[in-house]
Amino acid sequence: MSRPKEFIPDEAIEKALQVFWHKGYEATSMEDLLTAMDLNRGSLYDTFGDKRQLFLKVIDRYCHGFVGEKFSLLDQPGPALPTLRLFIRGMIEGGLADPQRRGCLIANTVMELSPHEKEIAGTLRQVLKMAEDTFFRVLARAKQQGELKKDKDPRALARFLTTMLQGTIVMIKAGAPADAVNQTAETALSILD
Amino acid sequence: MSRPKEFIPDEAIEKALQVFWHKGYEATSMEDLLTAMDLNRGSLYDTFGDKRQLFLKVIDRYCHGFVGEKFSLLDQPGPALPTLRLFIRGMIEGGLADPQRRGCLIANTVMELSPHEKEIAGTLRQVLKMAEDTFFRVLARAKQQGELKKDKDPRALARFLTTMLQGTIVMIKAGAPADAVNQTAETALSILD
DNA sequence: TCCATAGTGGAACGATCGGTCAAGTATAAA
DNA sequence: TTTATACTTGACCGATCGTTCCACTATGGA
Repeated sequence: MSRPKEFIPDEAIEKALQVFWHKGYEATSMEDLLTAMDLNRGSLYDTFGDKRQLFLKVIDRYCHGFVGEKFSLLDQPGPALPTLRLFIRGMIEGGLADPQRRGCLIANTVMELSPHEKEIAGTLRQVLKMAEDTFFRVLARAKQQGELKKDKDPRALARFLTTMLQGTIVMIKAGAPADAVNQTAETALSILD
Repeated sequence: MSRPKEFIPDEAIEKALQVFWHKGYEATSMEDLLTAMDLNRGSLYDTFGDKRQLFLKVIDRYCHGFVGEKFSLLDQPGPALPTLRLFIRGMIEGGLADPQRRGCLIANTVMELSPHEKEIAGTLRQVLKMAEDTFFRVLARAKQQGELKKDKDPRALARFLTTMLQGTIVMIKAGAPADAVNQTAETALSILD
């Protein structure tokens, strides 16, 4: 072994995540990252590779940490539909509570990079599919448990909720009033009745 | 008078629109614009100002031309709800038909610039409000004409449709399969029944 | 025909971009 | 204590960014 790092890679990634989340990929400069992560160029390039590789690590962290953690709540046994409603409301409440209205890093990145970055686009598509599939499981369970009417289509509803969530993020970033966003969420959720 | 322009400003703006729509604001360089618009630096700066001013003109053109034109169809007399359904399906069909999946310039710009460009953000918020208000008018008319059930709330539904459209744009840019997007649109429209 | 006007074309600006590199330094193992 | 290893630091790279500026050219009116 040799001289140990003076920073904790995980914490540095987290700092980078905050910057990318706030400013987007292109608008974030290496200078921004160096400042926020509080390390020097050499350390950054040696440890994380170039800007693009760092961003991939950030995306990975965001998906597995931030998002995956919350979505895993949906797969727990118990009443399905109330949990789903709480989840949706919680996500939106969280988005509205952010004073910077940064929205969701996944949606932000889809909009900024998907047309030109096929690899990243593929990753993001998988994440959105994962979200849809999680919604599908909880809806199928709700149907099985008699919480959801028999004529409802879990797959269609799962897709609907995924799309709805993305739309809400756009509206939040556009600066829509909180009460309008909440009303829209309730309107969307009414489709589960 | 003096020497006339060798280009048509309106056509040049249209070319710039295509580039910004495809690549976004930051990722579009003046070089890209000069090439696409087929004019030289001097002419561009003299006629349209700097990059930001040009972008504002592009946004304006997109809103009044592209979007305003289509939304104006909703205010015509006659059956309201079928027209609204056709409109929504048409918008989504159009988005799916674009091989580049560029989505909507307004949504793209909201996601890229809203947090940092307050002036542009304000403009875009107005445009989204205009969309919501147009949906509201057609829904209120539908209710008045007995096409929409009495217990439906036109304002809530208008907001819902606006949000839904934005979400669909995200999914289209994310590369979602056409049939999934269409199914989601039908699920969303079923809320009008 | 001549001139004022304005468009054209391209060189050049400073700033910033992402990325590289080598010299210096601190650490753990031998 | 020595040595191999790898982190730190900051100067520096070429490329590209948006923008300015000026010599040149073409046009319509006097």
